[in-house]
Amino acid sequence: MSSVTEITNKKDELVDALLDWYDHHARTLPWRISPEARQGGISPNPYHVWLSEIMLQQTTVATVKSYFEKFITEWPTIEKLAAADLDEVLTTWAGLGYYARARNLHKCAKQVVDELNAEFPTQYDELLKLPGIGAYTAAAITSIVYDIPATVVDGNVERVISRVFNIETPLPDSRPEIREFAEIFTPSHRPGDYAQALMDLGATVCTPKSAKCGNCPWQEDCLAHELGTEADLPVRKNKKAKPTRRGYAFWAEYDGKVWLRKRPEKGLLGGMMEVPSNEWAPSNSWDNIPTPRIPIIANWDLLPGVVRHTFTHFHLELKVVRLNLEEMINLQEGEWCEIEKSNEYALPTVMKKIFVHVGQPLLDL
DNA sequence: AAGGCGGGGTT
DNA sequence: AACCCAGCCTT
Repeated sequence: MSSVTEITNKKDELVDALLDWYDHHARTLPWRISPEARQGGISPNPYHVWLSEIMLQQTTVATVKSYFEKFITEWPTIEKLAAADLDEVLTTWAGLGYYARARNLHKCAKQVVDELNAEFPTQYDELLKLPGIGAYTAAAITSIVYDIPATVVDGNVERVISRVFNIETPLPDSRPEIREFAEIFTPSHRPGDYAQALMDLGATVCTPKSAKCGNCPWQEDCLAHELGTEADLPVRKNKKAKPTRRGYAFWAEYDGKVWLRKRPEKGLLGGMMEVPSNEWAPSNSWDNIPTPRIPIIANWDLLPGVVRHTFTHFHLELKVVRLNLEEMINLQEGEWCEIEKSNEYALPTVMKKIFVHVGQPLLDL
């Protein structure tokens, strides 16, 4: 039988086993250098690691890959990114979500270029001061880029540690305890590879569902595996149900152009373009939603069907009103945008769904 | 301390 | 449908 003390006493052995596993199973990722290259004295590109880490916040590797490639193709260096317009950055980020990340990314790039001679700080505390870089990302850059020991705790690490030590306290209350154990393990030798190894283990072996314990280098020392509780860990506090909001969007098209407007810089989809709509009102049914006030005098049709989209904390249903203009009358704020160039606008996914709903094909970038 | 903040893959 | 993801920021 294992115990917490026995596991922590074996930490050096466990770290070695994980690094050995990583040497044989490390995934090849566009922003990553191989364990061999690193041990040959090569360091990863700080710009690449930073960019990838911002994109990977609450986002899977599979989703991030193509966006990462688009960014480094369009902006090969942090100087180029800093020189870009925010609207261009948001356009290239469109579809990746959590758009404050893109705004902070651009702000951080300008700050590093203008104030730090285009070089990222090597120290955790200095990285933490930069916009969009929190405890996780600062530790990730410190360890992965500079191979300086820093304790990386992300969702993967939370899961692995919760299982190894059979922590039954629900998240997020268990975070301090998880961090304590994670800090005990953080090695001074190969801290960068260790951090990536632990996250890779969580992403590919110690998965949320159907963990592949047979492939795990820590199988024999994992309390959850010994107790058979791995499928139940980590425990999370219950989440609130998502309400539904409903509203009407107005598709005003004339001569191949559609009227779009930019959303406020802060808040939901901040700084992104949108098809104008009325209020998204919380409601259990369309019966409670008043018939929309049409923004301009024009013939209009209510298109059949509903555009559905789910955000972090609510479901959205939009009905689309098509305005049949007889001349190119401006609505209120906004601009006429060429529909065929929809990929040149910062359109979030819900707005792309509206394009599809009205029968407009979307062009890929 | 709690809640806002996207979107997609997996089960 | 629910869950979760290489979290951060604001209030």
